[in-house]
Amino acid sequence: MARYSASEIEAKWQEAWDKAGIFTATRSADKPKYYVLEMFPYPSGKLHMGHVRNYTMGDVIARHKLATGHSVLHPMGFDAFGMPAENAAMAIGGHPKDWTYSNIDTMVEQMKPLGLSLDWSRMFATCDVEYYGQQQSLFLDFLEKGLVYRKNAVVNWDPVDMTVLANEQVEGGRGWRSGALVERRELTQWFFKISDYSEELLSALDTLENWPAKVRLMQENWIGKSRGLQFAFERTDGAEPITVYTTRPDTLNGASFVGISPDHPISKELEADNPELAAFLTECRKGGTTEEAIETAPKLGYDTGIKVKHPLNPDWELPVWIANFILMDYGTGAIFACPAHDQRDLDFCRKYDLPVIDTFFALDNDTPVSKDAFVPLKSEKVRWVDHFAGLTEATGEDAINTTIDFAEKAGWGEGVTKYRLRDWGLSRQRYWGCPIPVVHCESCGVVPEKKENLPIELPYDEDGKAIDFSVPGNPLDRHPTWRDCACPTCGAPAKRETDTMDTFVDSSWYFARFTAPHAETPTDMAEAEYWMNVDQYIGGIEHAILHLLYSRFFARAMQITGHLPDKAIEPFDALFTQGMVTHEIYQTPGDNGRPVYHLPEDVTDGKLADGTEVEIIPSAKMSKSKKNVVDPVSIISAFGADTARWFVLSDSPPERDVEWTASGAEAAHKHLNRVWNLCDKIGAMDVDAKGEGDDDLLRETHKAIHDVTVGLESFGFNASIARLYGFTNTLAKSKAGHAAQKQAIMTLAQLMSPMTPHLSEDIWAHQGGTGLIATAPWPVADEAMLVDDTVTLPIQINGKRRAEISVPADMDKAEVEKIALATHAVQKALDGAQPKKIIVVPGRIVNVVV
RNA sequence: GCGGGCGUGAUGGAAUGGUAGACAUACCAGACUUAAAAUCUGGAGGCCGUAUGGCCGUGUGGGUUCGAGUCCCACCGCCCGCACCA
Repeated sequence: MARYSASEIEAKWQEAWDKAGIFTATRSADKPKYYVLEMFPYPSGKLHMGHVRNYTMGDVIARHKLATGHSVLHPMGFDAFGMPAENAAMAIGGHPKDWTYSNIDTMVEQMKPLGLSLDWSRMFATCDVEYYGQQQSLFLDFLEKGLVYRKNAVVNWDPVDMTVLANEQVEGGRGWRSGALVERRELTQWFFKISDYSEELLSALDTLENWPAKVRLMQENWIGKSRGLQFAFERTDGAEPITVYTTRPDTLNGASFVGISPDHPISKELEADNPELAAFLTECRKGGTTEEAIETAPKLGYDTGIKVKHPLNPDWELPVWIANFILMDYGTGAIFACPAHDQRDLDFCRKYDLPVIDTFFALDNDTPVSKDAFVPLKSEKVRWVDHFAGLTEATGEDAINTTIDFAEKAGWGEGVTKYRLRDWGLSRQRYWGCPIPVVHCESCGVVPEKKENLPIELPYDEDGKAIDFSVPGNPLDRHPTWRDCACPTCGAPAKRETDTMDTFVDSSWYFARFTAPHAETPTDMAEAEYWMNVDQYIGGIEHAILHLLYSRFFARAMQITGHLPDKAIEPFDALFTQGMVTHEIYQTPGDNGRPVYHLPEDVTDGKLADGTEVEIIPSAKMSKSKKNVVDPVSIISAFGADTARWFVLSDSPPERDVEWTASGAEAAHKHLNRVWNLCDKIGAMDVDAKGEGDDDLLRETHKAIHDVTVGLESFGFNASIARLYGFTNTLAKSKAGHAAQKQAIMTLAQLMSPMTPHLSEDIWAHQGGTGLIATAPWPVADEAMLVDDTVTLPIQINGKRRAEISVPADMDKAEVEKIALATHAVQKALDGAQPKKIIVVPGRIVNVVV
């Protein structure tokens, strides 16, 4: 056996797997199925370490399931529509489609050497017309069931990307991709009725036991359920009453004014013939929405002159103000302000000199509110000044419920439940996305395209020349002929919708498409029935809300439209969110105070090639601009895929970030080398030679099987790897005979095979294993071998470890007690006295209390 | 502001309430070598001691327990998510 050459054996075994077709997913009547999925990548054109870590984790699970007799589905595809392709076309010319497919080719080339157990026959990209054509078909079905609708709405407009963004895609007032300050515009747009499913999406979170609690909580907060009172204020001028929503109805007696949003219908009505107000509203709408802007934004108000009557006292009149901090999107867009018990209201009232009325005090304090509003926890008991429902002392919670009952009985209000979740706007004014299959006809209006006319394909060029991406805006709008079509209803000449779908639509059902990627319909129910749900989904925490919430909605919508079975209503049985791969950042001072970054390969022992010392910044997410990127391709060519796979799984728990270090990668490689040499050594042993400790090695082998398997089945990959290091050390020191050592190395190869599949295959072959290790049955630990005959028990005196004894594992407590008492340390501590108490935990510990 | 998480050697990190620091990196010593690398062997939480050994030790302070890194309370620090949501 020669030296360990990763490049040689990796290519060899990848070919062998390919030839044997062992990763092709096939339905089987007699095997349990297992569907493992990693969040598919955007084809940026470059594989990064984050991908390697993500796919390796999925691969470890897929390979382990294959070896434990499952029928495994482990597919890969590309989330291929989106802005970067169009941006690239704008920046460097060319066509988004060419750019995207060339990137996909490159990434597949980079992925294949990793030796992932993927069923490549199922691969697709969301920009394949076979895929987005089916998506258009889904859209039409959703439309028919009322799951999609069109409305005029104030939307988030990204002025850089020149497109609309969903609320979920606005982060801190900026576009999630462009980072541009989002503006507000009123446009007619398509929306998914996700808000109809607020309660359903919320309550079903409880069934997702194998999702991280953090993700469930984030979704819960995002859906934002609240209970409160809704009621109307009568206007003194007799016009339409103003409906408000409040979660603190118990503070109604502290009402100071009624506030409405700058986007409230009344604001808009008044704006028409009031230039001063119009200017004020413009100012409000422009207001930046960055965190700093919100924190420091002054409370702005405008007195409309309108007066309303307090529902409990018709003589009590409240002024109606337009206030910049009231959102039209939440509740009714109108509130009553209680400055004594809300800081925001208080700030506003102090500024505009409106009354502040205390409605309750702390039990031990009756100081009127001055600078800070008194906002106790809802569970805290407080004392009411004069509560209309007759309360004197009660918690906020009780007071709220009492008030809602009171209002409902009196007939002036009702308890309602509100959600923060709003409908998902899906229209995007872009070229590189799935065209929305509807037609605008002058006589028939907006008409869905006929299914037989699908797919509505994106035009590749116009009049034989590539579409022009050099000007901003939507190229579909500018295309000379693409919009022209016949009205599906009346046949008259009509125009296509030029908006395309949000790319999050593409990723909301790809997992279902993988079960039948070539079907003539969006899914094949028989295949979906067999393969769904995804048993294990793995991806980044950054998709905790957007992608995962949308997918949950889509699964419901697809179930309603007959594209998924009932059981797939929650499509991901288990979710795992993995951490990032990080690296130190190396920098030297540059001109005008800006640091100059250096690539890891240019730095040795903290110095550049010319001897300049670099400053080392602690580990951070790998990013091109900080130059702290390690390219998987160069790692694979230097050490091999097995080393990269082994290293990204070792050291850190999978859910946490792992720091890439050159020494760590080298250590991983050294270890694989060591295992290879061990295999070599055992192969050269005298077959008949007797050794010592065969039984001990066998025992250790079974313990390793047990521990490593437990780790693999519970996302304890780092623990499994640590255990494998330990077992390798044991084997290396063993003096056992050939048979025992051979069994140990073959088992070691099997236990390592999900992580280092190529090396494992090679060892298996060298030791004369049957068939491929990838499909060899996973070893099973013999329970009897896991228990030692004798155990070492620590002896504690008053909880401090003082001695240890070695006793047979099955010795009864009384015997153990006797031996423990006889130890020198215990005798010394007792000094002739009787112990107060002795605790014997069998197989664990003995504690003597003196 | 609201919600959640985390604080363990020089470093990444292990530890169903039961011997804290597994495993690995970095480090130190030794073997092999002319030498280095590679490889192999060994050491190592801190303090005291030649040593048997002793004391201290999981952010800080308290509590529960025979026994606490782990459970409870308060505080300090860091990280993440949401946020003018009525």
